[in-house]
Amino acid sequence: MTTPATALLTDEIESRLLEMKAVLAARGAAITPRRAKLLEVLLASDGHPTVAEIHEEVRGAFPSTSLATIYNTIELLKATGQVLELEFSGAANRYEGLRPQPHPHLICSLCGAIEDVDVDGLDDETEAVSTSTGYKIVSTRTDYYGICPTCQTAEE
Amino acid sequence: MTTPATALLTDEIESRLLEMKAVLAARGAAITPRRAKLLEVLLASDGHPTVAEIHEEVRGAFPSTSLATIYNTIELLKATGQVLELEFSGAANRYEGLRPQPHPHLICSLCGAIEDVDVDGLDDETEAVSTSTGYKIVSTRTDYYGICPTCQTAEE
DNA sequence: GACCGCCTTAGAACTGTTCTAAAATGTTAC
DNA sequence: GTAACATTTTAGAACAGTTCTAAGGCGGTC
Repeated sequence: MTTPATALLTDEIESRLLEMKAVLAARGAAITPRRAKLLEVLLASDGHPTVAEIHEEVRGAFPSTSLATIYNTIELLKATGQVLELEFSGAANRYEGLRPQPHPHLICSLCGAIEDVDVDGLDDETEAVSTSTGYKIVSTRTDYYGICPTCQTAEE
Repeated sequence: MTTPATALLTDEIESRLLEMKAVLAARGAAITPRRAKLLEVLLASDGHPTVAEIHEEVRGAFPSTSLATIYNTIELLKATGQVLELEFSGAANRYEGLRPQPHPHLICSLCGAIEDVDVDGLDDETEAVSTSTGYKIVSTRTDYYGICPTCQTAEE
């Protein structure tokens, strides 16, 4: 649940990066330099970056990159299940490449931090909802909104 | 879990309506005719209406009502915890007045239906997340996306 | 080296929401 | 009843994030 050491993270990112490229290639999509950079930015970003943030970073390497390219590539990733999209109505959506399967998030209402959180028994719950309602459940979204420890101490 | 009979629903709506008006009055807000109508529309709507849908209905009674009035009044309701806002990034937000406390929803990806669903143990889960992460949790959001029974049969 | 398809760009268009200034309405004190 | 004031409402402009469009660029294939 705590953040892994950097070395571990790097390994995880590395293998995930290869996996993502493989999936894209398998679908016949080119791994252009911009796209490769985008994948790296998406995975290396410590949090859950927005399109604008990704755009900014990719422009560091390829200054002429347009916003549309970021949106297009994200679309491609979504279509292949390679990215988890966290939609927000009042603010920009956020994206997560390391763990593209739906999972709960903790969101600090004060500083805006977004963290992954593991919750036991979610799959069982989803199963129960499915059988009791007859819905064929395809995806879930769970957010916990609150105040993170840092902001709590800062508040005093 | 099934829909209550109309008579019951009407009673529930009636008492909730009084409660909402009381809360608004207690805060010093006027219960103008438009606002009263909006509350009725919000509560009587079988589903989870959008601002545009509420606007349309309120205009039935007060044709000159502007969109801003709906947004303003919803804002007032939010500020007093009288309405649950379901935010959607690609589409209009939806509102629920009968049960303003956060609770899970089932959303059909095909027909767009949104239903309340009861799930056991959510409070315990929230509590567990709070103690394990140190967050002071203020609100939650849980959506199950899938295909409703009607759309499943229609698909065949 | 010509052709073809994918990739990318720049900017316009779109949607839902928020903001702004002014007009309307309601409330209170006298 | 009326003057003064606060609240509510209106119409439309402004705004942010996302999607669309048309045109140009690039890379592979024969």
